[in-house]
Amino acid sequence: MITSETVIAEVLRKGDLLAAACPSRQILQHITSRWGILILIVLQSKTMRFSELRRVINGVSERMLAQTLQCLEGDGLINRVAFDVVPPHVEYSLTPLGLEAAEKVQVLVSWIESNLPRILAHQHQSGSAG
Amino acid sequence: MITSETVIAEVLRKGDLLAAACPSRQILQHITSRWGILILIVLQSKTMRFSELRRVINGVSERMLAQTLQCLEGDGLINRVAFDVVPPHVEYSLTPLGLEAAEKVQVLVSWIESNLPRILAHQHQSGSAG
DNA sequence: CCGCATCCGGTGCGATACTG
DNA sequence: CAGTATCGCACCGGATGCGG
Repeated sequence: MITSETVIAEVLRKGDLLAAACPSRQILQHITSRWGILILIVLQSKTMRFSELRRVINGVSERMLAQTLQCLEGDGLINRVAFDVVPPHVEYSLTPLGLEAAEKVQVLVSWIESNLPRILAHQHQSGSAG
Repeated sequence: MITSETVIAEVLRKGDLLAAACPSRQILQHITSRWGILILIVLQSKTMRFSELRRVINGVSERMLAQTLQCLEGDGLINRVAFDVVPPHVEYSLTPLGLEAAEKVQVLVSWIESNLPRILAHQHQSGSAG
């Protein structure tokens, strides 16, 4: 039989995500960071250059783009290839690992986009729970 | 004739996530916020009180917990029920909408936990092969 | 001209004290 | 026990410089 405590124990066993110092939490924050999500999403379609990423991801600053890319590269999710030419040419793409992560993120994003009307409707209801 | 509306429509078709001002981006940031994810995860198992959430989600401050809960409540993902008793008793639970979101988040989290060894391996690899 | 590191100013986060 | 106001600090974003 499955009880609530069983479920909680299950969650805890599966990975102590709830422990502040656990590595999963760190990786999770990288992937789900404000720009990390968008980077993973857009890189699913194709390899992109730095400025191209800046263009498609509206609102990202150069600083944060570079920083987030480095972060994801450090986690092995993104591949960075720099060509020694003028002007500088750097291409970013997803590693197989990154592609898997991007797919999971895409599921969440697609759900949000599909259910956006429902969410916005709830926002207007302002607490008429029944 | 190409108008700005045409361009915007183009972006919307691909998924308006890339537009900085789109509502999806806002909701996405709420759900994938540092503590929002963990709140959704733990509330999957059962209804919890404020202090209980603080206890299970290691590292969250009172301020951010309250703030994130209000944010998710505003999006219709979380249900807040306050009992008018002393001492105060407030219960938080997922709405049906929130449960769906939590399931999508859980997919990503589970993937990260399952593939943590692979990710950590990549982290060590990087840098050596410049 | 492209990629990105750096300095500077504003804003959100974290810890504490306090209210009911 | 649940939640808010306050202060200090890290972090984010913009402009600039560098190097080819």
